[in-house]
Amino acid sequence: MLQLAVFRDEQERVRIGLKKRNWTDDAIDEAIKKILITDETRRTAQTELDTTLSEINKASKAIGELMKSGKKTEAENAKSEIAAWKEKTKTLEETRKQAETILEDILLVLPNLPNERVPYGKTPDDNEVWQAWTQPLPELDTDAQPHWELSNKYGIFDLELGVKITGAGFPVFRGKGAKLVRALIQFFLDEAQKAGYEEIIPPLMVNEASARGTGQIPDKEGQMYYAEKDELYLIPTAEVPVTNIMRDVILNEKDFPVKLCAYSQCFRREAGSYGAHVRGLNRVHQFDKVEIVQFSHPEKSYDAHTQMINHVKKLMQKLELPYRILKLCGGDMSGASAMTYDFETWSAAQKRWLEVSSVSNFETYQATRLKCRYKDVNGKIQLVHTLNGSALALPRIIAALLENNQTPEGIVIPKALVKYTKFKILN
RNA sequence: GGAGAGUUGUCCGAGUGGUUUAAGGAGCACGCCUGGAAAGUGUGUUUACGGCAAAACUGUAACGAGAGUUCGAAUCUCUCACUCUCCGCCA
Repeated sequence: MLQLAVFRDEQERVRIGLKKRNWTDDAIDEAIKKILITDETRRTAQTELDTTLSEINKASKAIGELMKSGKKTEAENAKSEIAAWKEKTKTLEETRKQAETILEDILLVLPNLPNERVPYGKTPDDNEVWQAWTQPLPELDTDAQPHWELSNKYGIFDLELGVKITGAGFPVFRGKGAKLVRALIQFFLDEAQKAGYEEIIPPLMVNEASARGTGQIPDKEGQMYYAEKDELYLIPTAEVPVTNIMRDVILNEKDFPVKLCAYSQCFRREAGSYGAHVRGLNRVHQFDKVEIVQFSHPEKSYDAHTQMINHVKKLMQKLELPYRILKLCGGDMSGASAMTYDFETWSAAQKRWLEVSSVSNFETYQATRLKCRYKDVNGKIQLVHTLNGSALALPRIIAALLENNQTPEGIVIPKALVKYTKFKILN
């Protein structure tokens, strides 16, 4: 959520930002105008309400004293005078509430303002390839198989079994496949720990306040599984519970940087996606992911962002997977983000890039809704910057590992991972 | 799931309708005192939203959350959440 003050003091920045989100000038003008007018209404009502309440408070105190000294008639008279004021507070409160609701409705749907370095663009095609690995992409024989066929061959995961137990998109990993999953999780967590992240094991279900805190509600409510009876959401990413650790928290400057990581299973309804692009592990409803999260001093947040990108890059290199890093354009970034880099890995048999990580700086957008702030050296309360990234999401990493490393003898496990799998070849 | 008791500031804790402007204590911060420290002593010690160009200052709100009664609510009523104790169930 953007802060109101931005619309009062930094309209030029709002204009540029929303333009990057492909808003028309008219739409931008309308939004700004509506916000400013509504805010004015709200403030006027607030001021008047406060004055009226102040009068009532004074009068009530006077009545108290009259009652005490036994002047009952005078007290009764004073009471009747208050009635008019009370009517007034009701109207004013209504006005204020209405204005607040309108403001919140507008602010909740307004996307974050992209950072100045974010390129203009409308679709994924407009994303900039920012960095790519320098070696040639692996070339496979013509009889190379996609990962779902390799899986059948070696018994790595079973989607049909998942259908029987649960439904489509719930893979069942078995044997060495299950070990591979566990090895990757352990590897990612160890690397995160080396990079100074504190490990969290969060709840996999969250309440509405938490879902709202990170912006899943109202933007992506349809993406989450919901347990109606208990009013709890299954998390689509560990970002949700972990970021909410700092909801309604005021940090001190010396607490920075706060670096947390968490492994969790993630649940996504992925409503409306079908077709060849979702075969195998390309898109599933339940998957494993290690997430890294940082709460940063505003002046340091882009350093932290770089640090997180380098961390993910290192993971890709250790796994010996081809990757490229995209700087997302304004039109393709998620609404909450101010700047996002996506990591994609090359899936050699499918011959396409698969997204495996998304590293974002949300600046103050999440912090505003979360009310996550810090006290600066002057004792002033300021909003923190929040960042997060996948480090990493497993399914597509597994897809790429299987496809790229297939040999007649089996799937070759990258050196860095053997320590965890305890086997060098999966066959 | 059933029954009972609770939830007050950074912490402990008083407070059952009207100087509560939330007592008192502890902690913390800054002074004073001291050769230095302890003890003593003084002051300060939440946040949100308004007013003011801004600060100083000032208004309003918040005693688990929300609604209600009342001229006036930490205090009374209702709903919900959470904590503790006992019973039941249980990896």
